[in-house]
Amino acid sequence: MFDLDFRSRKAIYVQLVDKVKQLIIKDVLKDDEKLPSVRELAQQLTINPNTIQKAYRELESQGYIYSVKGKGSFVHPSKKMENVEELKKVREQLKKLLAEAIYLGMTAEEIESLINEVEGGQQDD
Amino acid sequence: MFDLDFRSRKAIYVQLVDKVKQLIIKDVLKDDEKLPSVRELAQQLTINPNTIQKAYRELESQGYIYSVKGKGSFVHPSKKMENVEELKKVREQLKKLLAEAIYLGMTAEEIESLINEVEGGQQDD
DNA sequence: AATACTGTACTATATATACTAATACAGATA
DNA sequence: TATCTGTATTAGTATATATAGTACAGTATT
Repeated sequence: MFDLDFRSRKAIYVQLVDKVKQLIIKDVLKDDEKLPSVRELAQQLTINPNTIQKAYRELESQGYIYSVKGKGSFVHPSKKMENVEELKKVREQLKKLLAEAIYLGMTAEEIESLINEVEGGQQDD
Repeated sequence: MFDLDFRSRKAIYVQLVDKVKQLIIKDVLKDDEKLPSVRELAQQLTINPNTIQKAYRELESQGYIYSVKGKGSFVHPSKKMENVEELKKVREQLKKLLAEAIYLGMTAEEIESLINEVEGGQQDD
């Protein structure tokens, strides 16, 4: 379910955070759906449980999942505009990235078609 | 000219790469303008010349500057659509970030107004 | 030619971060 | 009780980052 690249210079827990976020955003993981347990996923991916926990902690702090001791970790139902802090960060990142894209030659039209593509949801990488 | 945050968990050379890119994108640094020399900038920022060199090497590999032994490092004149590899990366990043922004509640209209804002250039952070 | 700038390369070292490992505790569930 | 969950702590190792020192090559000025 979550395929990682161990040769990547990107930290494993960061890759995992990104993957889960993508799956939630694309609605592959539905609201309140249970994620694999820390130990189960660690065994599946043959990595340390602590690394999974670190990823889950990060996802929780960003508001994408919630965890309940003894029960598990679940997808946080998306209430739009709720996670103001995260939205602020993303807007700043977006501004920089848009400037870079335009500098490199992307047109506003191209970007808008990207938006449309993404708005539909369920597209893959 | 390049103010850094030493308390940040972001690597110094990464911060420097971002800063220079932003200045080039915003046309604060003009085509073929000479950047401070490795040693000069190192002294200014009170960091090691090797760290500056690492940032410059990265900027060169991304096509933002070019360096000439014995002369210095200069802003690479932007030929749009030339740096295909970099553009590809940016497009992928943009796609992910757009999906995230929309998930968090940004509307297409908001994003388009961001594009307009950025297209004008010379805006600051 | 001499000097003083440039970029670039290399080795060594210190520190921070990322990851692994093992263990323990607390809550939920059957 | 037994077994599943998340969570916390401590320790050791590997990698990334930054510093330090030195050296070499090309350019420009005198």
